[in-house]
Amino acid sequence: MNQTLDILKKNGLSVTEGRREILNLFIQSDGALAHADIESNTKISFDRVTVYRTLQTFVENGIIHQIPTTDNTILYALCKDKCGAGHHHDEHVHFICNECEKTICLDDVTVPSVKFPKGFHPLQSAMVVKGICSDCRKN
Amino acid sequence: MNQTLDILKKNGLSVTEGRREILNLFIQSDGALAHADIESNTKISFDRVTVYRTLQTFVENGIIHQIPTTDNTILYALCKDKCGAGHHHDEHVHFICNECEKTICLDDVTVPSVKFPKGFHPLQSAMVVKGICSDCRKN
DNA sequence: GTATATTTGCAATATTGTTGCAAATTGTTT
DNA sequence: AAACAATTTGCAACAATATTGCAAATATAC
Ligand SMILES: [Mn+2]
Ligand SMILES: [Mn+2]
Ligand SMILES: [Zn+2]
Ligand SMILES: [Zn+2]
Repeated sequence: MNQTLDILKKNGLSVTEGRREILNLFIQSDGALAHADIESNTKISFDRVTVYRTLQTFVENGIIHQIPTTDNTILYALCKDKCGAGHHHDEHVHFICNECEKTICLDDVTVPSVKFPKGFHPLQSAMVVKGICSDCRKN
Repeated sequence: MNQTLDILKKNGLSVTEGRREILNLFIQSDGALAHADIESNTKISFDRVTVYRTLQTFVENGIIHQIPTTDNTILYALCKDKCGAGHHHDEHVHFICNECEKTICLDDVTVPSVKFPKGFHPLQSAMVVKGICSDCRKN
């Protein structure tokens, strides 16, 4: 059984062509994807609405997580196993390369905890770092 | 001379009614503002285009900075003095309250530095934390 | 294979963002 | 303070992005 099918079934989602293709895109991609990337990179072309709904379903089920950006865009990337419906635990650092424009999940770099002023009760942290990625550094 | 005028002049921007009102909104507001907040909270109503252009000008001049979000929105908040045209230094933590929905600049909480894998060259960091703010904790 | 539940695409609508250009406003010069 | 030059604004037209209801298509359960 392949990974895509595996993930969908594990989450009790019915297996449709759209979900298979879109999830595949994420598995194959080395960086995060925006809605637009998905619309333009699927072989079969799905309705824009289907893409929205599929992304939403995937987020709700802990299959992908969102990465905040500063350009009226949301980026999405695969979660690791520990996430599930209503339970995201993607507290790793995200790196946006100014050169190749890719956004990479640094799964092994944990968002450090910080000390908050009295009364603040943190629940989820996100960290996004811009710079030059290791690939672009070499070239 | 009031603060609003002061900031505009310091940056060599001509003083117009729109810029004055919008900058005032930021100075008076206790949280970050989205484009929509600005459009609906100015007494005089400015054209949507003017708001876009004003925000852009303010960002370019280091008067306000952007805060990334995960909902196809950009939040804006006042910079401290050290920022200028092409030079942002807003590496503080941003706190989004799940209760009151406000986004607050924790100007005194610096984004901690993290150790990156070999080859990654970080330039700018942003950190956004969701949780319960101190005001909402009390009530 | 049929029944039931879920998902999809379409269409209509709403919201958000961009561009060119003429009119209005601002800062500068006399 | 009037005239000038430079900048900013609003409008209009357009483009891109997002949301909703609903009927047809598809997927799973039986
Ligand atoms: Mn990630
Ligand atoms: Mn801030
Ligand atoms: Zn790169
Ligand atoms: Zn709050």
